[in-house]
Amino acid sequence: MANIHEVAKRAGVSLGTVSNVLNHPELVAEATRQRVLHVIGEVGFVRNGSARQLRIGATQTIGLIVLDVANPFFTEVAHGAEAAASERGYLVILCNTGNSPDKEAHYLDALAEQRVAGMLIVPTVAYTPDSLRRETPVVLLDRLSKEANCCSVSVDDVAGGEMAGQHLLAAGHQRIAYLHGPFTNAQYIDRLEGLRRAVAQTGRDPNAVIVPLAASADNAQAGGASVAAFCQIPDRPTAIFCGNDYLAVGVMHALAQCGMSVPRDVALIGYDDIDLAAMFSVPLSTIRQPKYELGYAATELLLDEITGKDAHTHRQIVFRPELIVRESSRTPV
Amino acid sequence: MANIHEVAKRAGVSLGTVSNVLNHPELVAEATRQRVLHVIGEVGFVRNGSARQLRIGATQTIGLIVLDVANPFFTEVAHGAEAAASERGYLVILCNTGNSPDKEAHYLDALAEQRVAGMLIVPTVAYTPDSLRRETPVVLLDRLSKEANCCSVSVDDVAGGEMAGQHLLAAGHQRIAYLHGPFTNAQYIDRLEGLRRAVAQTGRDPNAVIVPLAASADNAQAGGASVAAFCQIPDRPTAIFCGNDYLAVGVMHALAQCGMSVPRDVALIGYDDIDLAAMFSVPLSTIRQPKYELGYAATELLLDEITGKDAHTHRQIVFRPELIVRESSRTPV
DNA sequence: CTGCCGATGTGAAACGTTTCATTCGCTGGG
DNA sequence: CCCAGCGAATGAAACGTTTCACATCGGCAG
Repeated sequence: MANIHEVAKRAGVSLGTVSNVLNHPELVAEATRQRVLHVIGEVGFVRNGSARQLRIGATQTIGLIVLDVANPFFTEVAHGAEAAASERGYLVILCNTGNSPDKEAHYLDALAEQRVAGMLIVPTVAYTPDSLRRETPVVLLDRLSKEANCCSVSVDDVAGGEMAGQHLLAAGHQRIAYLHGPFTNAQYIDRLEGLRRAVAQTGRDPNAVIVPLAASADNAQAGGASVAAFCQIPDRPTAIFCGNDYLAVGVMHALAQCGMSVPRDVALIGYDDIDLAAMFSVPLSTIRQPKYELGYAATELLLDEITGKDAHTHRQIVFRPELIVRESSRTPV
Repeated sequence: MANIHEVAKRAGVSLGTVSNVLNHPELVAEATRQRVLHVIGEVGFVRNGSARQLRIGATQTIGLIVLDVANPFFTEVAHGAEAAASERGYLVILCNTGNSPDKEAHYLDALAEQRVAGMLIVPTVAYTPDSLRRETPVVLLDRLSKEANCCSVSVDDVAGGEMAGQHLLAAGHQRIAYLHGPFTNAQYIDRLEGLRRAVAQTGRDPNAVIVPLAASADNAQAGGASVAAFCQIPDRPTAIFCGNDYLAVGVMHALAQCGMSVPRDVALIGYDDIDLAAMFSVPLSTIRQPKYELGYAATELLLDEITGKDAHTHRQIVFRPELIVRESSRTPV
């Protein structure tokens, strides 16, 4: 493949001129510019990114580390991140940890070696910001940076849990089951905390009102499987708050199979607002998270830090979730 | 950040030795190796990928160009691709074209400049394999390479359409609506072709049996919107074959709102088998595509081509879809 | 004692850019 | 007629690796 020397030779100009045509066209006379451009097209010259990056000392690439690419939540996040990066001419390296700290560590190393301009990280349990001694700018995604030693973009999960709780309590439910995925995801803990607050606000004892129910994983199958446990709770709750929509979908399906009707027998509310949530026969109430915006905002923050090194101060963006009431939790008439 | 010179100096060895510790440890004496390794840890040396790639003349990175990251189908493909790449130590650059040929062209250029080792491409309409004059190995994803001038991994959409058609015809449906997204996606054309074949096999005239119905986009909303048109078809079909599950979900929802029951009034079958398809109140029949496998196989093919340049012959892997019959298309009892 | 070998280590060259201090060639003002 | 000044082009140096031809050294066979 042709390099810049070849182009220079064929166009009868020097190295520097070709480089200027590429990077500072205003410095080179129109005629020369055209000639060089023509030769470039002719020999199919494509600038070598590695050489450029080596010389420049920086890349136009950011890393995105997520827990599960197949999960619609992260998918939307990735979508937003890719869009924001693309608008500014950056490429995104996609890294999927599947919640494994080992893979996370591996990717952290690989990205550092690639000299990515920055990283967007949805951290696993193991991730400690001490990894931040690395000089690469990092934005924490979907996780609040408590130490504020880096930017972060997250959604207020406590507020979301509280909204869901207030909604159900207002409808008159006396006991509420909280179905959550593994507590290694801080999100599930925060949402429960919000729920507890909502209960406390009514002057009741959260421990008496809330029945926690753990699913083995955070997918629809596990959600469905936990309905059996739900049915056996003495003094069965009349409402279920599911820690995410996937769980809720499984629950709804399993409830129907048990002959229980939503919302007549059990009210149901999910979390996330995946785009199919509205499409169920009994449309699912849920707490909406701004997924795309999460990824988009995080990337903008990251790129600001990357480009404006000087005057950058770390910011914590916390989105407010939104209560979406649909059929599944409407008080039966 | 420390470089290899710094490490060499501190460890009291030469450049080459440090490099050997990194790349050919067997060539350096144990004691020296340990000393160098120790210094590396001490100064936090991280090898500069750009310099390495420049010297080597190759990267450990592949590009993945898809039409829509937010679509669960591509998401699964990306998941498979990332997994296969990661297993072999490659990183994946995620590129989302949103079906825009311009963005596609842009990414093709950007990836070429990055000197990716290879590309996985789900092409837009505009993509012509002439772009393949580029020397980078390419594997076509979800699209058969007719000219066979590169590898490809796809699913037999004609067969899938045929399966869906045979299934509906066997249930006794005399007229079938085919709801498809934009025909710029070759998939929709192939699936229709399969459906026509299935009809022809029964000795009937495809044009008399099949009523094509175009949705404005391939998402649930557009699917729902087209139900109005469906209802106005004279001599209304008793079955709908949706070109993908998203459309089907919208259709199912809209039908319910019109007071029509699935499958009693209308039988419904989708395409893709997104993982929520089984979870609807009326579980959706569909044609399953091996999505993860698609991405995984494509990446393996690509990496084989990348690493085994010599003895590589282009292969066309065509997966066979699978008919999944659930409630939505069962003959009412 | 000599010569040779293998194991180990060395450092210059090369990869393809970008940058920047210089040089070149003109023009117009004095 | 000279020279300051300007637009345009030049090309050497530097970025941080890997490679490879070569040097060094101790030991061992002859």
